[in-house]
Amino acid sequence: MPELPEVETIVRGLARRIIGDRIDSIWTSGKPQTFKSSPAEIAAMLEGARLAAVRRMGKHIVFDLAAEAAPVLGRAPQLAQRRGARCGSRKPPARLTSQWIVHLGMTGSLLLMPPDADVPKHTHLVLRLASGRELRFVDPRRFGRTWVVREAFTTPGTEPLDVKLESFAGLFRGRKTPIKSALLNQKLLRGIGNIYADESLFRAAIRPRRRAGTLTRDELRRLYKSVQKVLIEAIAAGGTSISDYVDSEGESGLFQVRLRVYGRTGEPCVRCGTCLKRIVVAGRGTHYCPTCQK
DNA sequence: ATACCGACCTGTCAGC
DNA sequence: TGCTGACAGGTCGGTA
Repeated sequence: MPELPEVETIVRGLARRIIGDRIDSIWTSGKPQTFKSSPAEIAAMLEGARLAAVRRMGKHIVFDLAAEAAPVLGRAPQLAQRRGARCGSRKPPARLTSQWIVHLGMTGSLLLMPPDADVPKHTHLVLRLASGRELRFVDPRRFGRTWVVREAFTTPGTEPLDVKLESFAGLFRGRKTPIKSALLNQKLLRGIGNIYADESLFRAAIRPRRRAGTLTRDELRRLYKSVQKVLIEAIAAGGTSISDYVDSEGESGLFQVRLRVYGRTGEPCVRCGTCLKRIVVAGRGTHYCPTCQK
């Protein structure tokens, strides 16, 4: 379901609600495709671990797991203990990094619920927390994935909200692929998906099929500004709410982002009134204004 | 190396 | 009412 702004919204919601909580036990569905680590491995890493931090990396959700501390519910990780350990010995105690990774795919959601709440169809992973709540990973279409790692997780690609204009422009130099495909390529920029690719190209007045390497300096600058503006606005609005989007409490996004081209095939362009078109680029439905976008 | 395309899944909706 | 086909926010692996 989610692109960068939706994942960011979910992560912020989770950070407020579950950091410091401990995982008492877990349950996994029998669907092997969903799990990139074996359910046994996931259970071994998660059960008894404390959720120390959660952050977004592209469209991935990354949870830091802390194995050693006794949980203090609803509080931040205990800094005093760590400080003590650092002073006590020159070398900090060797501690394996362990992280729990979730990618929501097209239709995945993470729901924090009371344990007596109905367990929806297509629930694949349930974490029973010491606070008495459950964190559930639900994903009807099963394009989502979850797994655990022992080293610091990382992905290729640059965060579109951190990248500088020069690096941004460099990503597209010499590429013959359509600019829309390049925007969707997570090895270049991580986090942009179909909706925000279309919206960014509309605001930058660039046709989705333009070869990436043919964009002028000015077009690259416009695209850079548009991408960041679109993402920032969407995050401020709490993500775009389409059919099955829900945040970590199961609420629909309250503030629907006003989309200007995505899903508006046949409607008049907000800028010039021309009938918006739908084509297929990189196998994805692509929406644009044939007059405004060159 | 790069780029396209089908495959992976289930659900929903339009049209007949 | 019920069937069929198109389409859906993503990624991967095979092929050209």
